[in-house]
Amino acid sequence: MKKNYYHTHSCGELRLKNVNENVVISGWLASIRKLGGIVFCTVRDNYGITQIVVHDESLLNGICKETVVRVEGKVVERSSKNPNMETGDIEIEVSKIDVLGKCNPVLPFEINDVPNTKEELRFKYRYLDLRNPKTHDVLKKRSEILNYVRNKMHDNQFVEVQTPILASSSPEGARDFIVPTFFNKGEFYALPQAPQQFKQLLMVSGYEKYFQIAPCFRNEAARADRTPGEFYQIDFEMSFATQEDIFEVCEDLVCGIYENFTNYKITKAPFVRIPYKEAIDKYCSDKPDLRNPIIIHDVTKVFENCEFNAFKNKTVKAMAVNCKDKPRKFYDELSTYIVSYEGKGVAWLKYVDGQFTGSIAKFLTEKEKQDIIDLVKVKDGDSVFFIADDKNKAIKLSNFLRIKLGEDLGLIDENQVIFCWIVDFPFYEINEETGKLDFSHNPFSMPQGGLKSLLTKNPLDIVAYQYDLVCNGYEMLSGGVRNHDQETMVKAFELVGYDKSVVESKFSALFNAFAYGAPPHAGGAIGFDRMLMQILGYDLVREVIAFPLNKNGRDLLMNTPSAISEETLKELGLKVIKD
RNA sequence: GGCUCGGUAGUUCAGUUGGUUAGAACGCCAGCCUGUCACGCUGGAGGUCGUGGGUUCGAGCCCCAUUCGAGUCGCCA
Repeated sequence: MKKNYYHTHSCGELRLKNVNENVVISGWLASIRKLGGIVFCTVRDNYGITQIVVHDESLLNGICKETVVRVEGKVVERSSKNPNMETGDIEIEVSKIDVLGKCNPVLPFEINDVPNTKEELRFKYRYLDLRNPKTHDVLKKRSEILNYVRNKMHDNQFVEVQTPILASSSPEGARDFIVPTFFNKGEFYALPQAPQQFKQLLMVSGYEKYFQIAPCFRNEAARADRTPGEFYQIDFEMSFATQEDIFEVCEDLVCGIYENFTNYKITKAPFVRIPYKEAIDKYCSDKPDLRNPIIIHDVTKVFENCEFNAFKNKTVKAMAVNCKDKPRKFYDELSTYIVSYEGKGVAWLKYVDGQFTGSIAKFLTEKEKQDIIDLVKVKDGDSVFFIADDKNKAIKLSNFLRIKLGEDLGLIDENQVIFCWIVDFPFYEINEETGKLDFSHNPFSMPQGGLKSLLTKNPLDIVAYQYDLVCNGYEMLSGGVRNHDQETMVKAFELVGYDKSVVESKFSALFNAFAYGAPPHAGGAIGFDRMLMQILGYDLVREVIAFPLNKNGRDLLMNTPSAISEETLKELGLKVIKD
């Protein structure tokens, strides 16, 4: 702490060794306790909290909590120490108090250690909310972790490059944020959804290893784990690198972060690799929470010729889990839950002492029962849950049911973090709306087998060098080995019905660059806000952002977004149409 | 855009079947209190029950509309 008029020490550093020193501290009055003839206050700053003792109550005239004060006094040993306070052995005997910043005595909410106020109000007064020691520390921790990431990346020879914010509209993915200007009327910038093309161009420029703590913008709706509008990614790309090289770098970075900044039990590198298809088969999800031990099994075949209408001609998924202590109500509530996602409900069986009972037991033949035991690996005492629907819906609902069972039965170890790589994503899929072939994930990624696969294989059998890092059910990172070959790119787009001219115009920069010597390259991006949310143990990503937007994309503090004047609109050549 | 939940004092909430003057805790204000640290004690102020309609002798409570917030589905390659 640099000494100046405002302080000789911070509010977090005075100890017994400072007794008898004359000191000055400045900060916010966190509490005032008047005992009559003696007053105890605490003063809080960025670094901690220190008690001051005032014998002349008049020094505090007109001063209320959260006033910013400058305090002069002498450090003394306390007669009654507070072991819960880092500075609890001492206090400052005050000789002078100056008000540096007045405060309204009635606050919108109390500044407690843990916020106890509805989010709406906290974010409207975010500057007060961030005084709460717990919220305050979040941004400090965010800064420390960013610093760790930067150092780690620099240690590994990554070059940090800042790519444009005012960029061009991306033809793929989410909706763009559009930015008009007065000097090019009728034309618009788009805020980047990711620095994808720029970083690939940097590979063509020979930077070999690039990274950026990159702001990304997506004009899409919010969720608890997804901010609307903007978020940050640890974006990186490497030339002359294979998928395994990327995994190694990421595992090192991610393990380092979790080991240094959390107390979670984490999985050690190398993380398990799960092919996409296997993930869908076993977990009905491409982002499975592996802390949840439940495995899903496909039992469609068992019921191919069954008499039970609900299962007839349906995809049927089943999972077994021990919940024999649960009452009938538990099963009914699961069904209600699935119905709330437009499912038909949950069928279930109990298997006790070699006998099936439950909602559908009477419909099953002995062979069907035995097949279920074998396929679903049913153990005595288990209950078996069934989802029957068309294929995609059965998968979706089974995923929900697996998650719900895991939570309700307490199968999730909250102190554990399990990472896995989901690999071999399909390159193409059939678009449900159009019925036509479409890219399933990322048109920039390299199909495994390259051009030869595109020429010879059934497109739906082609998998891409495309991967996600998944952690406790969250997608933490997404990336791929990129397609850096013009001919392969043209062919890849041709299969979904775009001819060469479309590729040339849609991705002209990248496409042209690949004509001038592009190295093979691969990379990815870690969702930084989401990772931080998990590291700090929050369920809401807004908690780890300094000034978050609410779910409707509004900033209640700054009153953003807001209308602009007719004059400005005219200058930009815009007309607002209200519906 | 759909569905679910919510909006009552500065804050967090309670409010029975529709029935007198809408309550509690914390905070605020005043007084008392010399070792508190969630200080304690006594007293006080503080409310357009989100907004607008409706039903009713009577609405915080019932009905309709609307608005704001949260969760979720769609969406987010």
